[in-house]
Amino acid sequence: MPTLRDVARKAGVSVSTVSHVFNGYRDIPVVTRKKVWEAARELDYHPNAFARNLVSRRSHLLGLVVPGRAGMRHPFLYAVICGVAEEIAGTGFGLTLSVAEEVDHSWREEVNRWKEQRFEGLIAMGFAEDHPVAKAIIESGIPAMLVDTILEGPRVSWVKSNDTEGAAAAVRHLLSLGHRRIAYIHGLGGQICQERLDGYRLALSEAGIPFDPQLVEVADFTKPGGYKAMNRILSRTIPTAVFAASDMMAFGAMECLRDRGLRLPDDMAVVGFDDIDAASHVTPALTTVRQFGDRMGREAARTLLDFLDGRIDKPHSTLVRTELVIRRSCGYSSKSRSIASGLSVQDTAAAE
Amino acid sequence: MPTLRDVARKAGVSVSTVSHVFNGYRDIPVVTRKKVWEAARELDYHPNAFARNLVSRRSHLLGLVVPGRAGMRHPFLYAVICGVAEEIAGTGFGLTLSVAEEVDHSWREEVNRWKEQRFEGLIAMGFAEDHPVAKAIIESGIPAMLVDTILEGPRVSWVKSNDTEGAAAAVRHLLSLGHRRIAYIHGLGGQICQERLDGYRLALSEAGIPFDPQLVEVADFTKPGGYKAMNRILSRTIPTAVFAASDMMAFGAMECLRDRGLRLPDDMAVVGFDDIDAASHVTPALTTVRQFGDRMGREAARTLLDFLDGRIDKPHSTLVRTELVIRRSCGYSSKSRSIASGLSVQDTAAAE
DNA sequence: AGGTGGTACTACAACGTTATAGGAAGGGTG
DNA sequence: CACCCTTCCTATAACGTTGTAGTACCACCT
Repeated sequence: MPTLRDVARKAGVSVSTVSHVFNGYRDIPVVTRKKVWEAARELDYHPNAFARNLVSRRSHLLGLVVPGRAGMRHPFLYAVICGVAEEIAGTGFGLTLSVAEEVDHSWREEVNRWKEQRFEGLIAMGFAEDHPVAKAIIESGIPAMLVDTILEGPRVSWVKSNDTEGAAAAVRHLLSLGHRRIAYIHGLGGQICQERLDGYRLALSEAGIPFDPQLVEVADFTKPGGYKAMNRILSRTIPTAVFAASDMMAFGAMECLRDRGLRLPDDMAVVGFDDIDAASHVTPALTTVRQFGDRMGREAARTLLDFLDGRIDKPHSTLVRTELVIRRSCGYSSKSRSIASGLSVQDTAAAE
Repeated sequence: MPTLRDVARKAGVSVSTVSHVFNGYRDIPVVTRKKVWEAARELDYHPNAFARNLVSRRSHLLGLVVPGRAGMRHPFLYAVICGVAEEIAGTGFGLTLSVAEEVDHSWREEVNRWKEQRFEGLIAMGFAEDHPVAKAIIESGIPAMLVDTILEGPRVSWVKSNDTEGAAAAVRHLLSLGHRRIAYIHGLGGQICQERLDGYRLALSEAGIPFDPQLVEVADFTKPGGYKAMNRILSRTIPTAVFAASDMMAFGAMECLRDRGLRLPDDMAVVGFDDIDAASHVTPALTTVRQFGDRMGREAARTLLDFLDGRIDKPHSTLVRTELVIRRSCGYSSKSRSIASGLSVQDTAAAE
């Protein structure tokens, strides 16, 4: 690999001059500049990032911390990653993947890497608030943005969906369709779950409907979990609609309902949360609260970069809006359409 | 950030000694070793990777090249990424994400980064054989493994599913259920598509059934594309089963069939390819050819590391086996079960 | 002639490591 | 007592950049 010296020799100038050309010093006349560019091009010169980082004491590296195969929210991650990448493109920062595998403790090794590679910032997603990796991020002192993990520090904040509002919108939609007994399949996890429950209760209380614990069951965000939770609810009481804190759990609930001989959406309306790919492919297509992973990624990256470049003094936390995607799983009514102004009505039909 | 010098001062030894301790030179007595470790721990010392890389002339960095939002095969990518990460864990190599955005040509910037960061190897996925990024990889001279892109060079090879065999297995399954008129929804893309078509034709010819172009339509790997292709086939002829080159297209076909009033699987059997998440959630659950993204990632990473560490002279190309996942979309028959030995029968039921 | 100012460069000391060569004790051998 | 091993440690020169300070040269003004 050619070095600055090789370019200097070829161009007939000193190493300093070449460096100055590449770093945009302006006391270099055009002729010299041309000579240097020419020589660099001919040698296929690429500045050595390590040498550069060493002396400039900056790495221009961001770490993207994602959970290993055990982590939840898989379908979501790639969207966030793309958002981050898009926002970072053109800023000169690089993005290093740090897969924090929880089962074999190999994430400790990753934490060391953050330090050794002198990461300037971290973007992490999919970790619960009490997860050891979340703790390691805070303790590392590296500026960080957390996606869906509500943790703050002097150099750390978060980006998440407006879960409360999203859940409330879903329940309001069911209310607008005339439902009064709305079951809720609660998810077991971080603070986000609590907020979705808050949204459920908020919408009910707005409508003057008392909260009924009989209608609520907790599950583990999986499809079988949703199936079982639905079963437990049905063994106690018969609601007319069910809202699940994730699409996967909603799928489980749908299966359970079908196994019990109920027709969807006629006998029971179902709403999910996330808008994963599969939501638009199931039958009936699932009405759900869409999360914008790409926007969350963009927002996280933008805030982090603003902080690193000194444009803001402290990274701020942000709520990203959600969107209720109305499909067939709770039926249609002209009433719902008029009330749900600003909401998106989307069809899965693919006719010509 | 503390340096080797700080540690040396604290431990009362020279810089060289500290370096030797960390690099496992063996002519250091245990007492000194202890002193150094102690000092490093107290100072929270982390060796500067840039300085180390600079002098050792190695980066220990691998680039993971993925397409931007425009790229296909999204649901697949995270599995491959996890496989790569798992295989790399513990080898001391780092993984840098390189999102090659095609629309704004910002991928050229990424190519520069490969050189500047002195990446030792690349793993790329989701690019067609004639994609500019694929070309850039070959031209870069950096050892690379391509996932699902059939391109070779002295330091480049590929990993892909055994698409021909996978497609053939799917068609053989349909044949074993008694189907004789099997439609095929062909995908438009790289060499992979051709191989799936080959598999379709292979299985037919094994059964002595002539290839009928009337039964084949091409689509663009999307759900609407599958819908339209199915429509075109049905306007010409009525098959008893349809095999699609991707699950997404199979979903489109299913919707089209339903819109035409056909019952699945009774009136028409459907098989897909990929086994994306949604395949097990649709009704009827889709029988499909599973691809093992994680294994492909692992294989790519392992081969690349073997080559970089000199354990092999040339990276070799590999076919990863597929697996026919039998669900409800083509019905059950005792015959099929006995014939499809070694194949997996999987149920989507989530009962307690 | 001497001073001032600008232009177009260059020399050199960092940055934090590693690797090579070498040196100072201490102990055994002839 | 001179010699040679070990054992343990250190000095020093890289690695490829950047940034600061400085120099050489020429032109212009008084």
